[in-house]
Amino acid sequence: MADRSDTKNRILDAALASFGTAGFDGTSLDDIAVGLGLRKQTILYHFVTKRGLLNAVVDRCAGDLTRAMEEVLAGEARDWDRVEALVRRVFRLALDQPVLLGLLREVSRPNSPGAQRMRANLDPLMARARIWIEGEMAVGRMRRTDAQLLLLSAYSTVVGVGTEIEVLRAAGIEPTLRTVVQRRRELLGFLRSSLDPRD
Amino acid sequence: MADRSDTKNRILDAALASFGTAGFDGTSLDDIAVGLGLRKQTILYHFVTKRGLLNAVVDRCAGDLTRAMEEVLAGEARDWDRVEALVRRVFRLALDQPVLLGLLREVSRPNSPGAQRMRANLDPLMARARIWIEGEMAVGRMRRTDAQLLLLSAYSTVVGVGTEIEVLRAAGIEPTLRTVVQRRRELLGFLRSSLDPRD
DNA sequence: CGCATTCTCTACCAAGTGGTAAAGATCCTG
DNA sequence: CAGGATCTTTACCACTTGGTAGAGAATGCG
Repeated sequence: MADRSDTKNRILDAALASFGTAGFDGTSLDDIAVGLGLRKQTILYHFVTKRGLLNAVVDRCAGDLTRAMEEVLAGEARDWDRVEALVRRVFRLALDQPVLLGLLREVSRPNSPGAQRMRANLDPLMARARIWIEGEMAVGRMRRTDAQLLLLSAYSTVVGVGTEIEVLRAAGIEPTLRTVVQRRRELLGFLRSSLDPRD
Repeated sequence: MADRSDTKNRILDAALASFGTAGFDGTSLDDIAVGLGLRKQTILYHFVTKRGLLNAVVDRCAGDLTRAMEEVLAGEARDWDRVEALVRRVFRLALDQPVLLGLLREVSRPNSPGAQRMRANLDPLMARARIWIEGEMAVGRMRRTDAQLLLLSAYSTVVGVGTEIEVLRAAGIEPTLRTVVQRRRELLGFLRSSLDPRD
């Protein structure tokens, strides 16, 4: 039955879009269902509860993010080049899939349902990154600094890109690639000034 | 009856805190009322509808923000010093009243009720700032660039500070002044590189 | 075919939502 | 004290919400 994963994915797509724009509380299962031409009970069949749907959406997004970064980590870029490659990869993902930024911002809110799960999902990735960076520091290929703080700042910068895009759009400015590229440059500048020993 | 403005302000305080953390949709009038030890009908008496309450909250916050900036504009700082003074003043406001950042982020969301009203409230301030900057550009005291884009980027950076603080807190790091100061330094650096002709 | 699995549907419900109507309080003023 | 204005309350309502129960389709397999 090829329909199964198809319906499930269609629901996930719609839920991601709605959670990211209207928020979790601002989304009703009926809204999603009607938008897809089915009944909300179908959604509950696949995900049991609304919270379960959110969890599935969070898991998928965290998976996308993790996969994108694994891709770079499996590549041949090293040292500072690897940092730059990671940033570029994440920004590319954000541009390809803007709704992802909306969800990230939603779950970055205090008291947000999903926040804990997203964090749990990204924890291994963060820990891995931190260990790598600290290793590089230890051998002098990166300058010494608080690795975790650095990573979280980078994370919130990426999330902020989503906010900025929406702010611009609300002000009637259709965001161009330029504004995003600028943010990326700033983030790279921040990371370079924190990490690059050649600086 | 001195109670009137008092009760009203207490409701506004509680609503600001709740809208900023749980979001508009995630807040029920009952929640607010119970937290204040009164009935939700009291809230509705003062603000007629939930939406009216949001509007009042947005208006007050926009007023705080505007007043803070007027304060600087009435001061004696000029040229680049004025830009720096404005940034410092806004960051100080954000530190004094962190809940304000929560609301700003809430209304910076697409489809957010209140987004339009916040924008309408801040529009005059933004227009005034743009005109001033463009004037400075015209006489060569600032470098030429897209003033509105600059302002909106600065705005979203400030909003991003709120997100970052919450991300850090969620990760178990109690945000220190240091992280906020760093963001301020970055924003000033961005503005300087965009505007300062001495650069 | 018969049967079981997988999926989607209709029907319904308990709880919570924002909001209305109106009765009391509390206070100021003539 | 009487009466009006301001404020807070109780009682109630229409509606939406997430969720349950169970009946039908559709598909795969013996």
